[in-house]
Amino acid sequence: MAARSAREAFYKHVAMRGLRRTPQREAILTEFLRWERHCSAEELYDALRRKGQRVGSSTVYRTLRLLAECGLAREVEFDDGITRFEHLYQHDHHDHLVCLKCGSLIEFSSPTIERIQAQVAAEHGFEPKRHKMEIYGLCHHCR
Amino acid sequence: MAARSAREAFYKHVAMRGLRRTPQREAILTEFLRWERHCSAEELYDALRRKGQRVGSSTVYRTLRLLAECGLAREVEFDDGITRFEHLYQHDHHDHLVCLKCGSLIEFSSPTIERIQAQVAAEHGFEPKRHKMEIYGLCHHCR
DNA sequence: TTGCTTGCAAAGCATTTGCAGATGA
DNA sequence: TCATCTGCAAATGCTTTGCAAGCAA
Repeated sequence: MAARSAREAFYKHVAMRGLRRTPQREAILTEFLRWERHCSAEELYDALRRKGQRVGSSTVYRTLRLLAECGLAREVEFDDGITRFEHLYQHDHHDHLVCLKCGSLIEFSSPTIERIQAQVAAEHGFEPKRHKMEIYGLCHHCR
Repeated sequence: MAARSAREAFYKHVAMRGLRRTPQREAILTEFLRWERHCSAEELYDALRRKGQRVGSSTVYRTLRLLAECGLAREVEFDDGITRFEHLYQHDHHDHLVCLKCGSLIEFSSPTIERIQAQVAAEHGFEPKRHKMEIYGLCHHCR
């Protein structure tokens, strides 16, 4: 399944850059892949500690950045000042609905948004690389 | 012009909440209204100090928050961890193109985006309040 | 051996807050 | 008068960095 090839892609990147395979990176990668959706460095760190893994929080931050650099993870920032990461390996681009009350996240994707991106960018002589869209409101539980 | 009524709206709000009119708030409001587009608390603070105004940075932060509360300003956050504010008084909602190289910002608005917001939200039983869209890429100068 | 890694503690940064003195209404 | 304001310094909270010891290759 995907977890295996994501792991391979990571170590390929690691090897190519002359970096090393370590138990900490292994543990963090495993935990990250197990995670359902978005997670912050702190959440990952706490989860690892709870499982008895001995990793430092700096290593979690560093490894998450490494994952983003090799294209396995994407940084997402909502309006709360916390950087979260989500899987990117074989995942399609998507945007988010953010509940203002309970903080829950729903992913969505819309081809129309991609079209708008191209169109708006063209109108302004802009070369689009990526976009980000968030809709803030109330989820169906909180309404 | 708009500056006068924005000022009136601000002091109306200030009076209604039992707050006071002070030289610092006056100076910060004036500088903010003079600002072309987005500005951070630090930029505003520096500009005021350069002009010889004696205001503390906490007051700038506090006043900017006040402006946002009374609907004159809107907080915007891009991916650099700095909170910026932009005029909201008699300005239409818009989204942003952000240049990854020089950091320049272009505003745009698209009725299609508003339509997507409504549609996507409806599909997920979500009640939309506001949205945020940013397209990151290269501006025509930096391409 | 060699230089990448790690964990800790300290540093960084933007922002917020506590507080005593100042001040607008 | 008196509650709101202000500026300062200290505190926050997330994240990064310096460094000496540890470890993969």
